[in-house]
Amino acid sequence: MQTEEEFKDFILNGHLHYIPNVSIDCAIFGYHEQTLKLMLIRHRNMSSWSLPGGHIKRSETLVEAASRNVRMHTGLDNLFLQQFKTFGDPNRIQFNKFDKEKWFEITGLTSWEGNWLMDHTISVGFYAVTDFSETVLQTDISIAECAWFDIGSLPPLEFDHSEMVKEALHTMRLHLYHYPIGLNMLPEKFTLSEIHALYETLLGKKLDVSNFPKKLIALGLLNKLTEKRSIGAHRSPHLYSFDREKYTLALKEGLVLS
Amino acid sequence: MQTEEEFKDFILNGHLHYIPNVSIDCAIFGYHEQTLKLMLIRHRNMSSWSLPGGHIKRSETLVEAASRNVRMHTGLDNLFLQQFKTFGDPNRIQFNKFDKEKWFEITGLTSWEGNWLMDHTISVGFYAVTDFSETVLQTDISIAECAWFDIGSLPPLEFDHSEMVKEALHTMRLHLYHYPIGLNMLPEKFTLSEIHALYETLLGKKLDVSNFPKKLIALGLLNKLTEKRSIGAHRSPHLYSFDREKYTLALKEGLVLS
DNA sequence: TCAAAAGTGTTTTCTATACACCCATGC
DNA sequence: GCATGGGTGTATAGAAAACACTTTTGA
Repeated sequence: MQTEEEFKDFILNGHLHYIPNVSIDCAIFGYHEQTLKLMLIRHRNMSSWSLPGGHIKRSETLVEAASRNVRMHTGLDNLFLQQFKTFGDPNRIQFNKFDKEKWFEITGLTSWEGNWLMDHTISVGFYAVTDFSETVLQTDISIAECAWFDIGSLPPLEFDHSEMVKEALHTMRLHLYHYPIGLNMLPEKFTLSEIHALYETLLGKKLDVSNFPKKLIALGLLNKLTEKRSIGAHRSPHLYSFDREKYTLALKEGLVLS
Repeated sequence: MQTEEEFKDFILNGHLHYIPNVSIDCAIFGYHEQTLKLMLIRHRNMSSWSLPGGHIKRSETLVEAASRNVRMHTGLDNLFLQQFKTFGDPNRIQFNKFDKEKWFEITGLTSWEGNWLMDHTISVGFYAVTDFSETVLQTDISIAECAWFDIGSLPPLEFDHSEMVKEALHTMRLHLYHYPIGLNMLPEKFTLSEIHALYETLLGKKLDVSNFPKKLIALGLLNKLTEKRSIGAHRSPHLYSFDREKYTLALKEGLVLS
Protein backbone atom coordinates (compact mmCIF):
# COMPACT_ATOMS: atom_id res chain seq x y z
CA MET A 1 0.00 0.00 0.00
CA GLN A 2 2.15 2.85 -1.24
CA THR A 3 -0.12 5.37 -2.91
CA GLU A 4 -2.82 7.63 -1.58
CA GLU A 5 -5.21 5.98 -4.02
CA GLU A 6 -4.52 2.48 -2.70
CA PHE A 7 -4.96 3.70 0.85
CA LYS A 8 -8.32 5.22 0.04
CA ASP A 9 -9.43 2.02 -1.66
CA PHE A 10 -8.34 0.02 1.39
CA ILE A 11 -10.43 2.21 3.66
CA LEU A 12 -13.48 2.08 1.42
CA ASN A 13 -13.34 -1.47 0.06
CA GLY A 14 -10.80 -3.36 2.15
CA HIS A 15 -13.45 -5.65 3.58
CA LEU A 16 -13.69 -7.35 0.20
CA HIS A 17 -10.17 -8.76 0.61
CA TYR A 18 -9.64 -8.58 4.33
CA ILE A 19 -11.65 -10.00 7.23
CA PRO A 20 -13.32 -7.22 9.18
CA ASN A 21 -13.43 -7.04 12.99
CA VAL A 22 -10.18 -8.96 13.38
CA SER A 23 -6.56 -7.89 13.18
CA ILE A 24 -3.13 -9.10 14.14
CA ASP A 25 -0.52 -7.12 16.05
CA CYS A 26 3.16 -7.96 16.15
CA ALA A 27 5.69 -7.41 18.90
CA ILE A 28 8.95 -7.60 16.96
CA PHE A 29 11.88 -7.99 19.34
CA GLY A 30 15.29 -7.06 18.06
CA TYR A 31 18.61 -8.05 19.57
CA HIS A 32 22.04 -6.71 18.88
CA GLU A 33 25.17 -6.49 21.01
CA GLN A 34 23.51 -7.01 24.33
CA THR A 35 20.59 -4.70 23.84
CA LEU A 36 17.00 -5.73 23.36
CA LYS A 37 14.76 -3.48 21.35
CA LEU A 38 11.18 -3.42 20.19
CA MET A 39 9.95 -2.15 16.86
CA LEU A 40 7.22 0.44 17.01
CA ILE A 41 5.37 2.40 14.41
CA ARG A 42 3.47 5.65 14.43
CA HIS A 43 0.36 5.79 12.31
CA ARG A 44 -0.48 8.78 10.20
CA ASN A 45 -2.63 11.13 12.22
CA MET A 46 -1.67 9.56 15.50
CA SER A 47 0.63 11.10 18.02
CA SER A 48 1.62 8.02 20.00
CA TRP A 49 3.39 4.86 18.97
CA SER A 50 1.90 1.44 18.55
CA LEU A 51 2.80 -2.11 17.60
CA PRO A 52 2.78 -2.83 13.88
CA GLY A 53 -0.28 -4.76 12.83
CA GLY A 54 -2.90 -5.14 10.21
CA HIS A 55 -5.82 -7.04 8.88
CA ILE A 56 -5.95 -10.63 7.70
CA LYS A 57 -6.49 -11.45 4.07
CA ARG A 58 -9.41 -13.73 3.41
CA SER A 59 -7.06 -16.22 1.77
CA GLU A 60 -4.34 -16.41 4.39
CA THR A 61 -3.83 -18.00 7.80
CA LEU A 62 -3.19 -15.97 10.93
CA VAL A 63 0.53 -16.70 10.93
CA GLU A 64 0.75 -15.79 7.27
CA ALA A 65 -0.84 -12.43 8.02
CA ALA A 66 1.61 -11.84 10.84
CA SER A 67 4.49 -12.99 8.69
CA ARG A 68 3.47 -10.65 5.88
CA ASN A 69 3.28 -7.81 8.35
CA VAL A 70 6.72 -8.49 9.77
CA ARG A 71 8.22 -8.84 6.31
CA MET A 72 6.62 -5.59 5.23
CA HIS A 73 8.23 -3.68 8.10
CA THR A 74 11.59 -5.34 8.44
CA GLY A 75 12.26 -6.89 5.06
CA LEU A 76 12.93 -10.18 6.84
CA ASP A 77 11.36 -13.56 6.41
CA ASN A 78 11.31 -16.84 8.30
CA LEU A 79 11.55 -15.29 11.72
CA PHE A 80 10.51 -17.18 14.82
CA LEU A 81 6.88 -16.10 14.98
CA GLN A 82 4.47 -17.15 17.68
CA GLN A 83 0.93 -16.39 18.66
CA PHE A 84 0.82 -15.34 22.31
CA LYS A 85 -2.66 -14.07 23.16
CA THR A 86 -5.81 -12.60 21.68
CA PHE A 87 -7.16 -9.30 22.88
CA GLY A 88 -10.78 -8.25 22.67
CA ASP A 89 -11.83 -5.96 25.48
CA PRO A 90 -14.78 -3.82 24.39
CA ASN A 91 -12.94 -0.54 24.88
CA ARG A 92 -9.52 -1.50 23.63
CA ILE A 93 -9.81 0.98 20.79
CA GLN A 94 -11.10 4.48 21.34
CA PHE A 95 -12.43 5.52 17.99
CA ASN A 96 -13.24 8.99 19.19
CA LYS A 97 -9.51 9.62 19.55
CA PHE A 98 -9.05 9.37 15.81
CA ASP A 99 -8.56 12.47 13.71
CA LYS A 100 -11.89 12.60 11.88
CA GLU A 101 -11.08 15.57 9.67
CA LYS A 102 -7.94 14.09 8.17
CA TRP A 103 -9.76 10.87 7.60
CA PHE A 104 -12.67 12.48 5.80
CA GLU A 105 -10.22 14.43 3.68
CA ILE A 106 -8.52 11.28 2.44
CA THR A 107 -11.63 9.24 1.81
CA GLY A 108 -14.16 11.79 0.74
CA LEU A 109 -16.51 10.34 3.31
CA THR A 110 -18.50 12.59 5.60
CA SER A 111 -19.17 10.04 8.30
CA TRP A 112 -17.46 6.87 9.37
CA GLU A 113 -20.65 5.20 10.43
CA GLY A 114 -20.83 1.89 8.68
CA ASN A 115 -17.21 1.87 7.55
CA TRP A 116 -15.71 -1.58 8.04
CA LEU A 117 -12.65 -0.27 9.89
CA MET A 118 -14.60 1.69 12.48
CA ASP A 119 -15.99 -1.29 14.33
CA HIS A 120 -15.11 -3.39 17.35
CA THR A 121 -11.89 -5.21 16.50
CA ILE A 122 -10.38 -8.26 18.16
CA SER A 123 -6.64 -8.58 17.76
CA VAL A 124 -4.47 -11.67 17.72
CA GLY A 125 -1.03 -10.95 19.16
CA PHE A 126 2.14 -12.43 17.66
CA TYR A 127 5.73 -11.91 18.62
CA ALA A 128 8.84 -12.29 16.52
CA VAL A 129 12.54 -12.14 17.26
CA THR A 130 15.36 -10.93 15.03
CA ASP A 131 18.72 -9.21 14.90
CA PHE A 132 17.76 -5.57 14.55
CA SER A 133 20.98 -4.61 12.83
CA GLU A 134 19.95 -6.72 9.85
CA THR A 135 16.61 -5.07 9.37
CA VAL A 136 15.77 -2.28 6.99
CA LEU A 137 12.77 -0.55 8.47
CA GLN A 138 10.06 0.24 5.98
CA THR A 139 6.88 2.25 6.16
CA ASP A 140 3.91 2.43 3.89
CA ILE A 141 1.40 5.16 3.17
CA SER A 142 -0.53 4.55 6.40
CA ILE A 143 2.51 4.82 8.61
CA ALA A 144 4.38 7.98 9.47
CA GLU A 145 7.32 6.54 11.38
CA CYS A 146 8.95 3.27 12.22
CA ALA A 147 11.73 2.82 14.79
CA TRP A 148 13.48 0.61 17.30
CA PHE A 149 13.04 1.43 20.99
CA ASP A 150 15.00 0.16 23.90
CA ILE A 151 12.86 -2.35 25.76
CA GLY A 152 13.56 -0.59 29.02
CA SER A 153 12.32 2.79 27.89
CA LEU A 154 9.29 2.40 25.67
CA PRO A 155 7.10 5.42 25.00
CA PRO A 156 3.42 5.33 25.98
CA LEU A 157 1.57 3.17 23.46
CA GLU A 158 -1.81 3.46 21.79
CA PHE A 159 -4.74 1.14 22.52
CA ASP A 160 -3.96 -1.86 24.73
CA HIS A 161 -0.53 -2.24 23.20
CA SER A 162 1.36 -1.78 26.45
CA GLU A 163 -0.36 -4.82 27.85
CA MET A 164 0.36 -6.67 24.63
CA VAL A 165 4.07 -5.94 24.97
CA LYS A 166 4.04 -7.16 28.55
CA GLU A 167 2.37 -10.41 27.53
CA ALA A 168 4.57 -10.85 24.49
CA LEU A 169 7.73 -10.42 26.54
CA HIS A 170 6.48 -12.83 29.13
CA THR A 171 5.61 -15.49 26.55
CA MET A 172 8.87 -14.99 24.68
CA ARG A 173 10.84 -15.51 27.89
CA LEU A 174 8.89 -18.66 28.64
CA HIS A 175 9.46 -19.96 25.13
CA LEU A 176 13.20 -19.36 25.45
CA TYR A 177 13.28 -22.40 27.73
CA HIS A 178 11.20 -24.55 25.42
CA TYR A 179 12.22 -23.64 21.91
CA PRO A 180 15.52 -22.85 20.23
CA ILE A 181 15.17 -19.15 19.51
CA GLY A 182 18.45 -17.80 18.35
CA LEU A 183 18.97 -18.62 14.73
CA ASN A 184 17.80 -15.21 13.59
CA MET A 185 19.62 -13.25 16.21
CA LEU A 186 23.10 -14.63 15.86
CA PRO A 187 25.48 -14.77 12.94
CA GLU A 188 25.97 -18.09 11.15
CA LYS A 189 29.00 -18.81 13.34
CA PHE A 190 29.12 -17.59 16.89
CA THR A 191 30.93 -18.14 20.16
CA LEU A 192 29.49 -19.47 23.39
CA SER A 193 29.94 -16.03 24.92
CA GLU A 194 27.81 -14.50 22.22
CA ILE A 195 24.92 -16.86 22.73
CA HIS A 196 25.33 -16.50 26.46
CA ALA A 197 25.02 -12.73 26.15
CA LEU A 198 21.98 -13.17 23.90
CA TYR A 199 20.13 -15.27 26.46
CA GLU A 200 21.05 -12.94 29.30
CA THR A 201 19.69 -9.97 27.38
CA LEU A 202 16.49 -11.65 26.26
CA LEU A 203 15.76 -13.02 29.71
CA GLY A 204 16.86 -9.83 31.42
CA LYS A 205 18.90 -11.70 34.02
CA LYS A 206 22.35 -13.12 34.68
CA LEU A 207 23.13 -16.71 33.75
CA ASP A 208 26.06 -18.61 35.20
CA VAL A 209 29.17 -18.27 33.02
CA SER A 210 30.23 -21.84 33.48
CA ASN A 211 26.99 -23.78 33.65
CA PHE A 212 25.05 -22.10 30.88
CA PRO A 213 27.33 -23.32 28.05
CA LYS A 214 27.24 -26.83 29.49
CA LYS A 215 23.45 -26.93 29.40
CA LEU A 216 23.39 -25.46 25.96
CA ILE A 217 25.82 -28.02 24.60
CA ALA A 218 23.91 -30.77 26.38
CA LEU A 219 20.89 -29.91 24.25
CA GLY A 220 22.81 -31.15 21.25
CA LEU A 221 21.75 -28.34 18.96
CA LEU A 222 25.21 -26.91 18.48
CA ASN A 223 28.04 -28.02 16.25
CA LYS A 224 31.49 -27.19 17.52
CA LEU A 225 33.53 -25.94 14.59
CA THR A 226 37.26 -26.31 14.22
CA GLU A 227 37.54 -22.62 13.45
CA LYS A 228 38.22 -20.13 16.17
CA ARG A 229 37.68 -16.42 16.37
CA SER A 230 40.60 -14.13 17.00
CA ILE A 231 39.73 -11.61 19.67
CA GLY A 232 43.05 -9.95 20.27
CA ALA A 233 45.08 -10.47 23.39
CA HIS A 234 43.00 -13.34 24.66
CA ARG A 235 42.42 -16.99 24.15
CA SER A 236 40.58 -17.58 20.89
CA PRO A 237 37.07 -18.87 21.51
CA HIS A 238 35.67 -21.73 19.46
CA LEU A 239 33.02 -21.00 16.91
CA TYR A 240 29.76 -22.88 16.95
CA SER A 241 26.89 -23.18 14.53
CA PHE A 242 23.37 -24.50 14.87
CA ASP A 243 22.69 -28.00 13.65
CA ARG A 244 19.91 -27.06 11.24
CA GLU A 245 18.23 -30.42 11.33
CA LYS A 246 18.11 -30.69 15.11
CA TYR A 247 17.18 -27.03 15.33
CA THR A 248 14.10 -27.34 13.15
CA LEU A 249 13.13 -30.55 14.92
CA ALA A 250 13.37 -28.80 18.28
CA LEU A 251 11.24 -25.97 16.92
CA LYS A 252 8.49 -28.46 16.28
CA GLU A 253 8.87 -30.80 19.22
CA GLY A 254 10.13 -28.41 21.85
CA LEU A 255 12.99 -28.91 24.25
CA VAL A 256 13.79 -28.31 27.90
CA LEU A 257 16.45 -25.85 28.96
CA SER A 258 16.62 -25.28 32.67
CA MET B 1 -32.26 -18.07 22.91
CA GLN B 2 -35.17 -20.40 23.47
CA THR B 3 -37.79 -19.58 20.85
CA GLU B 4 -37.82 -20.00 17.10
CA GLU B 5 -38.51 -16.26 16.86
CA GLU B 6 -35.41 -15.33 18.87
CA PHE B 7 -33.30 -17.66 16.77
CA LYS B 8 -34.53 -16.08 13.56
CA ASP B 9 -33.84 -12.64 14.93
CA PHE B 10 -30.32 -13.72 15.90
CA ILE B 11 -29.63 -14.94 12.39
CA LEU B 12 -31.00 -11.83 10.74
CA ASN B 13 -29.96 -9.09 13.17
CA GLY B 14 -27.43 -10.62 15.51
CA HIS B 15 -24.64 -8.42 14.19
CA LEU B 16 -26.24 -5.47 15.95
CA HIS B 17 -25.42 -6.97 19.35
CA TYR B 18 -22.65 -9.40 18.52
CA ILE B 19 -19.29 -8.88 16.81
CA PRO B 20 -19.27 -10.54 13.40
CA ASN B 21 -16.36 -12.60 12.04
CA VAL B 22 -15.22 -13.65 15.50
CA SER B 23 -16.37 -16.37 17.83
CA ILE B 24 -15.23 -18.25 20.90
CA ASP B 25 -15.20 -22.01 21.30
CA CYS B 26 -14.97 -23.81 24.62
CA ALA B 27 -13.39 -27.13 25.47
CA ILE B 28 -15.12 -27.98 28.74
CA PHE B 29 -13.31 -30.80 30.51
CA GLY B 30 -15.24 -32.74 33.10
CA TYR B 31 -13.77 -34.99 35.75
CA HIS B 32 -15.48 -37.53 37.94
CA GLU B 33 -14.25 -40.68 39.64
CA GLN B 34 -11.13 -41.13 37.60
CA THR B 35 -12.60 -40.43 34.22
CA LEU B 36 -12.01 -37.37 32.09
CA LYS B 37 -14.72 -36.29 29.74
CA LEU B 38 -15.32 -33.53 27.26
CA MET B 39 -18.60 -31.78 26.65
CA LEU B 40 -19.76 -31.71 23.06
CA ILE B 41 -22.83 -30.36 21.35
CA ARG B 42 -24.58 -31.14 18.12
CA HIS B 43 -26.04 -28.20 16.25
CA ARG B 44 -29.43 -28.34 14.64
CA ASN B 45 -29.05 -29.50 11.08
CA MET B 46 -25.59 -30.89 11.67
CA SER B 47 -24.76 -34.55 11.88
CA SER B 48 -21.42 -34.37 13.70
CA TRP B 49 -20.52 -33.04 17.08
CA SER B 50 -18.62 -29.87 17.87
CA LEU B 51 -17.33 -27.82 20.77
CA PRO B 52 -19.83 -25.42 22.27
CA GLY B 53 -19.18 -21.86 21.23
CA GLY B 54 -20.76 -18.65 20.17
CA HIS B 55 -20.37 -15.03 19.31
CA ILE B 56 -19.12 -12.23 21.49
CA LYS B 57 -21.44 -9.47 22.61
CA ARG B 58 -20.27 -6.00 21.73
CA SER B 59 -20.30 -5.08 25.40
CA GLU B 60 -18.38 -8.01 26.85
CA THR B 61 -14.80 -9.19 27.05
CA LEU B 62 -13.61 -12.45 25.49
CA VAL B 63 -13.56 -14.29 28.82
CA GLU B 64 -17.01 -13.01 29.63
CA ALA B 65 -18.30 -14.42 26.35
CA ALA B 66 -16.68 -17.77 27.09
CA SER B 67 -17.97 -17.71 30.64
CA ARG B 68 -21.50 -16.98 29.45
CA ASN B 69 -21.24 -19.86 27.03
CA VAL B 70 -20.05 -22.31 29.67
CA ARG B 71 -22.76 -21.17 32.08
CA MET B 72 -25.39 -21.56 29.42
CA HIS B 73 -24.44 -25.17 28.79
CA THR B 74 -23.51 -26.43 32.22
CA GLY B 75 -25.31 -24.12 34.62
CA LEU B 76 -21.99 -23.53 36.35
CA ASP B 77 -20.15 -20.34 37.06
CA ASN B 78 -16.67 -19.38 38.19
CA LEU B 79 -14.91 -22.25 36.50
CA PHE B 80 -11.22 -22.12 35.73
CA LEU B 81 -11.37 -20.65 32.26
CA GLN B 82 -8.34 -20.00 30.09
CA GLN B 83 -7.66 -18.81 26.59
CA PHE B 84 -5.41 -21.29 24.83
CA LYS B 85 -5.16 -20.37 21.15
CA THR B 86 -6.89 -18.55 18.34
CA PHE B 87 -7.82 -20.33 15.15
CA GLY B 88 -8.25 -18.65 11.79
CA ASP B 89 -7.32 -20.86 8.86
CA PRO B 90 -9.18 -19.75 5.74
CA ASN B 91 -10.95 -23.06 5.31
CA ARG B 92 -11.69 -23.92 8.90
CA ILE B 93 -15.42 -23.69 8.23
CA GLN B 94 -16.98 -25.27 5.17
CA PHE B 95 -20.12 -23.30 4.60
CA ASN B 96 -21.22 -25.51 1.75
CA LYS B 97 -21.68 -28.34 4.24
CA PHE B 98 -24.51 -26.47 5.90
CA ASP B 99 -28.11 -27.49 5.29
CA LYS B 100 -29.30 -24.58 3.17
CA GLU B 101 -32.91 -25.63 2.89
CA LYS B 102 -33.51 -25.88 6.62
CA TRP B 103 -31.84 -22.56 7.07
CA PHE B 104 -33.94 -20.80 4.49
CA GLU B 105 -37.03 -22.31 6.03
CA ILE B 106 -36.25 -20.83 9.43
CA THR B 107 -35.21 -17.40 8.29
CA GLY B 108 -37.37 -16.80 5.25
CA LEU B 109 -34.22 -15.86 3.37
CA THR B 110 -33.59 -17.21 -0.11
CA SER B 111 -29.84 -16.73 -0.11
CA TRP B 112 -27.24 -16.46 2.59
CA GLU B 113 -25.08 -14.10 0.64
CA GLY B 114 -24.44 -11.10 2.81
CA ASN B 115 -25.67 -12.70 6.01
CA TRP B 116 -23.35 -11.83 8.88
CA LEU B 117 -22.99 -15.43 10.02
CA MET B 118 -21.94 -16.78 6.63
CA ASP B 119 -18.53 -15.17 6.56
CA HIS B 120 -14.97 -16.06 7.43
CA THR B 121 -14.85 -16.50 11.21
CA ILE B 122 -11.85 -16.48 13.49
CA SER B 123 -12.34 -18.36 16.74
CA VAL B 124 -10.72 -17.83 20.11
CA GLY B 125 -10.35 -21.10 22.00
CA PHE B 126 -10.97 -21.34 25.75
CA TYR B 127 -10.88 -24.34 27.99
CA ALA B 128 -12.64 -24.91 31.29
CA VAL B 129 -12.55 -27.64 33.90
CA THR B 130 -15.30 -28.90 36.16
CA ASP B 131 -16.79 -31.90 37.91
CA PHE B 132 -19.17 -33.29 35.32
CA SER B 133 -21.43 -34.91 37.88
CA GLU B 134 -22.39 -31.45 39.11
CA THR B 135 -23.45 -30.14 35.74
CA VAL B 136 -26.93 -30.01 34.33
CA LEU B 137 -26.50 -29.99 30.57
CA GLN B 138 -28.68 -27.48 28.81
CA THR B 139 -29.42 -26.83 25.17
CA ASP B 140 -31.03 -23.93 23.44
CA ILE B 141 -32.99 -23.61 20.24
CA SER B 142 -29.89 -23.80 18.05
CA ILE B 143 -28.59 -27.00 19.61
CA ALA B 144 -30.02 -30.46 19.12
CA GLU B 145 -27.93 -32.41 21.62
CA CYS B 146 -25.46 -31.92 24.39
CA ALA B 147 -23.43 -34.70 26.01
CA TRP B 148 -20.27 -35.79 27.80
CA PHE B 149 -17.80 -37.96 25.89
CA ASP B 150 -14.93 -39.94 27.21
CA ILE B 151 -11.72 -38.14 26.29
CA GLY B 152 -10.28 -41.32 24.90
CA SER B 153 -13.08 -41.97 22.48
CA LEU B 154 -14.28 -38.73 20.98
CA PRO B 155 -16.42 -38.82 17.86
CA PRO B 156 -15.24 -37.04 14.70
CA LEU B 157 -15.73 -33.31 15.18
CA GLU B 158 -16.91 -30.54 12.88
CA PHE B 159 -14.63 -27.78 11.59
CA ASP B 160 -11.15 -27.64 13.13
CA HIS B 161 -12.47 -28.69 16.52
CA SER B 162 -10.37 -31.83 16.76
CA GLU B 163 -7.25 -29.73 16.58
CA MET B 164 -8.76 -27.36 19.14
CA VAL B 165 -9.29 -30.23 21.56
CA LYS B 166 -5.72 -31.38 21.10
CA GLU B 167 -4.40 -27.90 21.82
CA ALA B 168 -6.78 -27.38 24.73
CA LEU B 169 -5.72 -30.63 26.36
CA HIS B 170 -2.08 -29.81 25.86
CA THR B 171 -2.44 -26.36 27.40
CA MET B 172 -4.55 -27.66 30.27
CA ARG B 173 -1.90 -30.23 31.13
CA LEU B 174 0.80 -27.57 31.04
CA HIS B 175 -1.26 -25.30 33.26
CA LEU B 176 -1.74 -28.10 35.79
CA TYR B 177 1.87 -27.56 36.80
CA HIS B 178 1.54 -23.80 37.01
CA TYR B 179 -1.90 -23.11 38.40
CA PRO B 180 -4.05 -24.70 41.07
CA ILE B 181 -6.80 -26.31 39.02
CA GLY B 182 -8.88 -28.48 41.21
CA LEU B 183 -11.31 -26.40 43.17
CA ASN B 184 -14.13 -27.09 40.76
CA MET B 185 -13.42 -30.74 40.32
CA LEU B 186 -13.25 -31.87 43.90
CA PRO B 187 -15.77 -31.69 46.75
CA GLU B 188 -15.24 -29.08 49.46
CA LYS B 189 -13.40 -31.65 51.59
CA PHE B 190 -11.31 -34.33 49.92
CA THR B 191 -8.59 -36.84 50.65
CA LEU B 192 -5.06 -36.88 49.28
CA SER B 193 -5.95 -40.01 47.32
CA GLU B 194 -8.78 -38.19 45.62
CA ILE B 195 -6.65 -35.27 44.47
CA HIS B 196 -3.95 -37.72 43.48
CA ALA B 197 -6.42 -39.60 41.28
CA LEU B 198 -7.62 -36.30 39.81
CA TYR B 199 -4.14 -35.29 38.73
CA GLU B 200 -3.37 -38.71 37.33
CA THR B 201 -6.52 -38.63 35.25
CA LEU B 202 -6.07 -35.09 33.98
CA LEU B 203 -2.44 -35.68 33.10
CA GLY B 204 -3.11 -39.12 31.74
CA LYS B 205 -0.13 -40.63 33.55
CA LYS B 206 0.87 -42.22 36.83
CA LEU B 207 2.21 -40.10 39.65
CA ASP B 208 4.16 -41.54 42.55
CA VAL B 209 1.88 -42.47 45.46
CA SER B 210 4.27 -41.24 48.08
CA ASN B 211 5.94 -38.24 46.51
CA PHE B 212 2.93 -36.57 44.95
CA PRO B 213 1.17 -35.75 48.25
CA LYS B 214 4.43 -34.39 49.65
CA LYS B 215 4.83 -31.97 46.76
CA LEU B 216 1.21 -30.98 46.97
CA ILE B 217 1.40 -30.24 50.67
CA ALA B 218 4.66 -28.38 50.13
CA LEU B 219 2.78 -25.92 47.93
CA GLY B 220 0.92 -24.78 51.02
CA LEU B 221 -2.45 -24.57 49.35
CA LEU B 222 -4.06 -27.28 51.42
CA ASN B 223 -5.48 -27.18 54.93
CA LYS B 224 -5.36 -30.47 56.80
CA LEU B 225 -8.65 -30.91 58.62
CA THR B 226 -9.13 -32.79 61.86
CA GLU B 227 -11.98 -34.73 60.28
CA LYS B 228 -11.38 -38.03 58.61
CA ARG B 229 -13.36 -39.98 56.12
CA SER B 230 -14.54 -43.45 56.93
CA ILE B 231 -13.86 -45.78 54.04
CA GLY B 232 -14.73 -49.16 55.51
CA ALA B 233 -12.16 -51.76 56.41
CA HIS B 234 -9.19 -49.45 55.94
CA ARG B 235 -7.36 -46.71 57.68
CA SER B 236 -9.39 -43.50 57.60
CA PRO B 237 -7.75 -40.87 55.41
CA HIS B 238 -7.52 -37.27 56.51
CA LEU B 239 -9.69 -34.73 54.81
CA TYR B 240 -8.17 -31.64 53.28
CA SER B 241 -9.60 -28.44 51.92
CA PHE B 242 -8.15 -25.70 49.77
CA ASP B 243 -6.97 -22.57 51.50
CA ARG B 244 -9.15 -20.16 49.53
CA GLU B 245 -6.90 -17.18 50.03
CA LYS B 246 -3.74 -18.95 48.94
CA TYR B 247 -5.63 -20.67 46.14
CA THR B 248 -6.85 -17.45 44.56
CA LEU B 249 -3.43 -15.89 45.03
CA ALA B 250 -1.82 -18.84 43.23
CA LEU B 251 -4.36 -18.49 40.42
CA LYS B 252 -3.07 -14.99 39.80
CA GLU B 253 0.60 -15.41 40.50
CA GLY B 254 1.11 -18.98 39.39
CA LEU B 255 3.02 -21.70 41.17
CA VAL B 256 5.48 -24.45 40.38
CA LEU B 257 4.58 -28.08 40.81
CA SER B 258 7.16 -30.49 39.53
C1' DT C 1 -5.23 -61.51 62.74
C1' DC C 2 -5.42 -60.33 58.13
C1' DA C 3 -6.06 -57.63 53.95
C1' DA C 4 -6.22 -53.24 52.08
C1' DA C 5 -5.43 -48.63 51.90
C1' DA C 6 -3.21 -44.45 54.23
C1' DG C 7 0.66 -42.34 55.36
C1' DT C 8 5.78 -41.89 56.71
C1' DG C 9 10.65 -42.42 56.32
C1' DT C 10 14.92 -43.55 54.14
C1' DT C 11 18.06 -44.45 50.56
C1' DT C 12 19.71 -43.49 46.20
C1' DT C 13 20.22 -40.95 42.22
C1' DC C 14 20.35 -37.03 39.68
C1' DT C 15 20.88 -32.26 38.77
C1' DA C 16 21.64 -27.39 39.72
C1' DT C 17 24.87 -24.22 41.33
C1' DA C 18 29.00 -22.16 43.00
C1' DC C 19 33.51 -21.59 42.37
C1' DA C 20 38.36 -22.87 41.87
C1' DC C 21 41.51 -23.42 38.45
C1' DC C 22 43.88 -24.05 33.97
C1' DC C 23 44.39 -22.43 28.97
C1' DA C 24 45.37 -19.36 25.14
C1' DT C 25 46.72 -15.00 23.39
C1' DG C 26 49.18 -10.55 22.38
C1' DC C 27 51.61 -7.08 24.31
C1' DG D 1 55.34 -12.94 32.30
C1' DC D 2 51.03 -10.99 33.02
C1' DA D 3 46.51 -9.41 32.27
C1' DT D 4 42.31 -10.88 30.31
C1' DG D 5 38.72 -13.48 28.72
C1' DG D 6 37.82 -18.56 27.27
C1' DG D 7 37.00 -22.90 28.92
C1' DT D 8 37.05 -27.12 32.19
C1' DG D 9 36.69 -29.69 36.45
C1' DT D 10 34.98 -30.54 40.94
C1' DA D 11 32.75 -30.25 45.36
C1' DT D 12 28.48 -29.34 47.56
C1' DA D 13 23.58 -28.71 48.26
C1' DG D 14 19.22 -29.77 47.17
C1' DA D 15 15.61 -31.89 44.80
C1' DA D 16 13.39 -35.91 42.65
C1' DA D 17 12.47 -40.70 42.38
C1' DA D 18 12.17 -45.28 44.15
C1' DC D 19 10.65 -48.05 47.49
C1' DA D 20 10.54 -50.14 52.10
C1' DC D 21 8.09 -49.75 56.11
C1' DT D 22 4.57 -48.48 59.69
C1' DT D 23 -0.26 -47.27 60.87
C1' DT D 24 -5.16 -47.68 60.85
C1' DT D 25 -9.41 -49.85 60.02
C1' DG D 26 -13.34 -53.35 59.88
C1' DA D 27 -14.36 -57.84 58.89
